[in-house]
Amino acid sequence: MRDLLYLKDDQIKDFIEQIFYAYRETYSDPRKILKKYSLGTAHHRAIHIIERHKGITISGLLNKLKITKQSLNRVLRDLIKNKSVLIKKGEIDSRQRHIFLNEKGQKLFDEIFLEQKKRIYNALKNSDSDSVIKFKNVLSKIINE
Amino acid sequence: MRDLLYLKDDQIKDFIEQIFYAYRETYSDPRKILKKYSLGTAHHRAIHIIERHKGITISGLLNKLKITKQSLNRVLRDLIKNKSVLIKKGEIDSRQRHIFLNEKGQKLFDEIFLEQKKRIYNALKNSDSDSVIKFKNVLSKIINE
DNA sequence: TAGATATGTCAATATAACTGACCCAAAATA
DNA sequence: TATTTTGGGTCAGTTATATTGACATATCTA
Repeated sequence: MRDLLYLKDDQIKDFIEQIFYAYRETYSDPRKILKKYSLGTAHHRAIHIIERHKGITISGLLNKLKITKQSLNRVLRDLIKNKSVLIKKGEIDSRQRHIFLNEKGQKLFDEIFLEQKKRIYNALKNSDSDSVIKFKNVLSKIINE
Repeated sequence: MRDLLYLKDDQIKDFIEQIFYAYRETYSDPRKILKKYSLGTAHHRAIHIIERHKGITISGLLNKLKITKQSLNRVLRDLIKNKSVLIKKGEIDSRQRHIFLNEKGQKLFDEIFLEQKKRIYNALKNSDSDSVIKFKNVLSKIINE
């Protein structure tokens, strides 16, 4: 039987620490921009998911963010007031709401992303494509465990 | 020139989303245990770093957690009251404080880790060692960008 | 029509962070 | 030695983000 060196506790502890740093750094980069618009990371996470899943419903967004609807409500209220987000009634099921970024919201996302992208871009450009694929795979496994 | 498919914006956006999920899931697993001891994720992150960097100073811990000393103070106060953490004056520089987990703190860490470990362990055991090495490398590059 | 579902909202509270202003003791340095 | 810097502690107030719990409304489904 092979010795799974990389499954040793110390290695796993390192990963847990590194995942925290990676998340924190990745999401702290665009804070200055968010502040300019009086928004926080909670708004950022919502905007990001809405951009990646255009027309997502409220419950879809809740499932991704894993927060309560009361929390999401505050965030969406701000984004609607801000005119970054547009809500459309469902055509098939009119109880549902479909959430979109409008033009202003898309511009805001682009500005945030341009800043946030740098860190990831630079990390990936200094990695070979095999590393990137494997990084993605392990990350997916962690999420879907 | 090779086409860096994996550097396309959509791919980078996916990574940003995945890093959020990975962090959130990894740190939400041990919430039940923390609650049992009336602690939160802020305490958990501190305990984790103290365990990995035994004898770390206050400023060392501040640099890793990237929070204000007022915030750290609350966390440490709870952990000291809880008798999980031990503070020793520096021998060389007596202004410094060195932070350790005592026996109770180590037991608490072990209990938390046993729970938190599962997700990472299962993800890694279903990956080959090359994937794990490359995952680690890309993660490091993201952090040190 | 009865129940389930999707969403919205009020109110109170918890957690974790922040800013800003001070303080002390010890170390480093001019 | 006198002065400045560093490491750490603390008080007070505020902000950001989340929670629990209760309840309301419209719409869909069986």
